[in-house]
Amino acid sequence: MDFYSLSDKAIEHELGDRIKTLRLRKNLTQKEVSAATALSLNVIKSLESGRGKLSSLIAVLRELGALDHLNSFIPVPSISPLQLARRQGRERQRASGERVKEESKDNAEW
Amino acid sequence: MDFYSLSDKAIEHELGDRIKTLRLRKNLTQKEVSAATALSLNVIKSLESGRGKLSSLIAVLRELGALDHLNSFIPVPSISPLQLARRQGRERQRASGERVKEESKDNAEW
DNA sequence: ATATAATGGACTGTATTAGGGCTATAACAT
DNA sequence: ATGTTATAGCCCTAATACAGTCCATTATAT
Repeated sequence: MDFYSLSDKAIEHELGDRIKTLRLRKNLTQKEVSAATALSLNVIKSLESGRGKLSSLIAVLRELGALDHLNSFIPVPSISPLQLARRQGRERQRASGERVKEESKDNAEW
Repeated sequence: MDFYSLSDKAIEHELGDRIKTLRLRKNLTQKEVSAATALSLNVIKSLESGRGKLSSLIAVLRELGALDHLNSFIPVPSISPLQLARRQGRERQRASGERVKEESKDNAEW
């Protein structure tokens, strides 16, 4: 499946469905997951329809034994040795953005 | 890295860091991501510290070209042919929960 | 076929987040 | 070294997720 061809809402829905599938494969009720995570039943319902907070997702995935999926979900990006060499081994901490030339600041009175 | 050994908050922090790393590898500013996603600058900041909504995460990952990671994140769970056979080929739509015996309902007057 | 419970939807208060702005710090380009 | 600006942190208000409850539907076990 190619997520880029889907709308944001479609992706939310898809993720909700997968969470629900994970739960059902363990034959757990929403109520049970709610109790185990100390989240309200509403939150479990919301998650399975693709809405909610990141923290809720983490708690539920832990309960469903699927936290390892989260790890691969946003992988630590691999960097090419070439790029590393170019910046004397340091990772970027800020983006460069755009710099205003000093000249244009002198003429900036209109 | 084993996510199960981390607290929920630690995982949130870790995910935020990874999102930030993804952005910096593309040398994009939070402001640029904000403009591209039509989300406020505050939301971008929040995401990179692990807080926020799922919908925000999806929008940002799309902008960072990392939506494919989301796909592997919660994979469509694979089911064993044995389990399928046991339920005449249908997937479970609800969990079974616990059923109260009829008898205990008759004697339920105290 | 019937009874039971799981689920989705709607509703009300409360807590958290989003949006927008401002300041202080410090990374980066020069 | 210096100037510029990206970023984290705070504020405030509006929007939205949360918690708790109720109801209608229907999958599931009997």
